[in-house]
Amino acid sequence: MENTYNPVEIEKKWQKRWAEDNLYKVSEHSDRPKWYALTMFPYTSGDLHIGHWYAMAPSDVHARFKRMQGFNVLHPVGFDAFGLPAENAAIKHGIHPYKWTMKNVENMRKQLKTIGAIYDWDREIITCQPDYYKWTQWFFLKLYQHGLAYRNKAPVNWCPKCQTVLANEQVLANGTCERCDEPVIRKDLEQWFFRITKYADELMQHEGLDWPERIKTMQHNWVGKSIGTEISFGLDIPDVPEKEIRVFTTRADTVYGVTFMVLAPENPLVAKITTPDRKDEVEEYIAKTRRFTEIERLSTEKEKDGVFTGAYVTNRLNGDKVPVWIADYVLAGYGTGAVMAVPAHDERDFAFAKKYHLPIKVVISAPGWDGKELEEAYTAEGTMVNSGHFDGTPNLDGIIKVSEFLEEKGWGKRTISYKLRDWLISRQRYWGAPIPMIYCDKCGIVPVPEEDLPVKLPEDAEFKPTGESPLKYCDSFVNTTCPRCGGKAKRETDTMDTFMCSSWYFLRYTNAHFDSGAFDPEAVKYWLPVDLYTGGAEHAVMHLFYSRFFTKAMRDMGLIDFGEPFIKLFNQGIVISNKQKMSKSRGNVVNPDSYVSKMGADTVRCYLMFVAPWEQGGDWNDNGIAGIYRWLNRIWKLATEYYTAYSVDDEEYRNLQRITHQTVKKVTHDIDRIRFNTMISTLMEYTNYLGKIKDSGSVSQKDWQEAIKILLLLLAPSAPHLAEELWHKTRHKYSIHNWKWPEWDEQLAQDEEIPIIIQINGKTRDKEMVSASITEQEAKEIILAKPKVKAYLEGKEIVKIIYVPKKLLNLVIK
RNA sequence: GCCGGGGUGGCGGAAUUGGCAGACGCAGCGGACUUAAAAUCCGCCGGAGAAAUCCUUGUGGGUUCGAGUCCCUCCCCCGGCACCA
Repeated sequence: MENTYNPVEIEKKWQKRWAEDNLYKVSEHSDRPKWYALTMFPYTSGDLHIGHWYAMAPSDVHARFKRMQGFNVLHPVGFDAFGLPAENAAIKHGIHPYKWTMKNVENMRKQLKTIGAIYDWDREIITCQPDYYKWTQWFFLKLYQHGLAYRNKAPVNWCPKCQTVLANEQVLANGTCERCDEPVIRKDLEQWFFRITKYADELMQHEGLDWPERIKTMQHNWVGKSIGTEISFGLDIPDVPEKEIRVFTTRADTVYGVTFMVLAPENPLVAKITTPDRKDEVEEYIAKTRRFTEIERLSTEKEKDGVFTGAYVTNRLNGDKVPVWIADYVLAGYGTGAVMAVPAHDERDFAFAKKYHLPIKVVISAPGWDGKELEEAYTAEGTMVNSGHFDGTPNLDGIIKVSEFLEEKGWGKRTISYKLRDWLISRQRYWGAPIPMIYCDKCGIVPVPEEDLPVKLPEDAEFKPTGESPLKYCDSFVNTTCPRCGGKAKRETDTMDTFMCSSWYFLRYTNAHFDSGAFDPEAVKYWLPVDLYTGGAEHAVMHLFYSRFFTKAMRDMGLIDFGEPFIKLFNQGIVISNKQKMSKSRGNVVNPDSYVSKMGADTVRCYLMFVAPWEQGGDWNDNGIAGIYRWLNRIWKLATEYYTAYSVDDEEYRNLQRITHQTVKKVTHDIDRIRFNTMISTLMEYTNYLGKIKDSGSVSQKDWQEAIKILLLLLAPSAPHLAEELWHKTRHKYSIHNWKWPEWDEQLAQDEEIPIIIQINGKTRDKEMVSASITEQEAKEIILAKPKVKAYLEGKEIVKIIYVPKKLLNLVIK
């Protein structure tokens, strides 16, 4: 029989055996410490591509490592199964979204199994199944009951021809609908929101979380907290009931420099205050604004423009009457939807004032300012001038003093503003969890009683090519009875944002079949929070934000006793090919299945880890993966070929022992620190070293076998099938994956001899092997006696000697 | 524009955080085996130089006995945010 590594055969064999033996079945009843290792679950796109492998294989390695280290590890998998592509497939190919999705699940599940991960398939979840989305709906009701869900009007991208809402990514760059090329407009619709802003301050805090700095920064910026002052400007127009316009500013110190005011075009006051002669121009501007998407509107490329409303407000501090303009750069949703403009000290206001010939009044004096007109806005620190009794105050103090003064007078108050907006969860789609609400003419908005959940998606909905929401036109779904009065009523036809499903899935894994609640409180108490969460950085603000919000809301409802779902977060990079992102049009898409069927999953796993640091992502290279395959073949030979101890040598034994302990230490540290690429290269070095031992036969049979055993154990998380097969072939007891991770002895890992670098004036000139226990005095004596060193010292004077123990000796000479 | 991360051989990347730059792998070159090729194994492999030696971590400066690593200037690449009042 030929002795060759046949990965395809052995992988199939062991995967079958592990499944039959329930080797990776997870239980809460364990005396080991728990470890919850979660990977972001995949969307059911239909195919498990290399990006999925890159997310899942290395995280499985880490989870396996933890398992061997004695942890009770939960490393589950499931499917994010609601979403637009399924509905598009329904429209295009006439296949029902459920069928389409479940077919994809089946295919992806089969592909996932080829990875050889420790997934416990009894815990699989699929978010589009009624036993899952029932609880997604239940969470909606909970949030509603606790005042965290509300209904409000919000502007959306609307295609008049398709009669539907479009997501931002469905609007083409030229502002038209991707389906029919009709120009998209902004339209106000009644929508459901979650009050995520209630947790704004807490969401900015990441204390106790081991998260990448950039993700924390992104979340911080997303909340966008700014501390400022709300200032009232007097409004006096006959027949307008409002007698003030309030603005938010962080620069209360510049209030004396206000020369105009700008309202958002959507501000409801605009219609009321516009003078008749300005009406046409103002309305035209508002209409123009609506044609722009938010992205275009907020582009800094776009020149700032606006129109005068004809109205004036009074600056109460100095009695100035200033004109009120509207401009699309002022956002209705931020602050009060109105800003005071101080052109002298704000670049944007400066440009606007220049364009429309509005006055520019300096109120903060730069050191040495000579009273001349400004060439550009002065935004740095200075002293207040032209500011009544505040003149001479340093402007930073002025912010506080002016605010205090305004508060005393009742003309304003200090306040905090956030960029973060409430989470809009309504989607005018079929393929999502229906929002469990009923509209009754008599009783108004009535939540579906918990016992009536789930509100199931109707199977007979029609998918029209126009893209209209199928639920809206499905009479059997829409028409219902009011749970309160029993009269005729209509169901909410919007479904929930799919981010809802992923905001709590990590709880469901702990007991996926629990049917008396969304999650099993006991199991959640045992497993949560997640110890290590890995996935792509693209979810930095959306998914991770929403999950944290859910967790905090649940905590405040008393459902759970922790406020953060994920203790450690790690973002892997992206696999590219030929220095470019993979895409069908470029024809550079790497299909993992074809490599698995040639070289095996173990090779693909190891290659993905070796190619680059995980957080960085790597460039797929066919030659590179061949190198890994060669390496695994070398291991195969090393472990299966006959070893002969020709010339046993004590010193070589000590070397082997030391190198083995050093290898165990390095590999353990590298997996712990998630440095898989150097972990693999350490194993390669060890393999190379063992190859030399095998050639020389310089250690005993027993010591050789011990070294191979350690190699296999260290390899087990990375190449689980190969390690299991070789474990079996070297006559060890099944299964290697239940074996304990090797430990190292710090003493035995110590080098006996170490090189001392010899430098002359900081330049490396030589090195000397010395005993590791050498003293400074001994080292100096040995090194200064070296002829080569003596030659350098010829005719020179030693000014200084720097000795770094066990590292280097630097002679500074003159 | 602002925030974050980077820039090291022909390529992917190492460098215990201030102490031998280039581990490991790929590609390349030379050799062994073979009738031959593939596979496998061995050796070489940043640049200049005959050699001693010198140069080399995007650029320019600085700190230090010593800098890929720390500080400042500038250039470039990637990711995020983008008129936030």
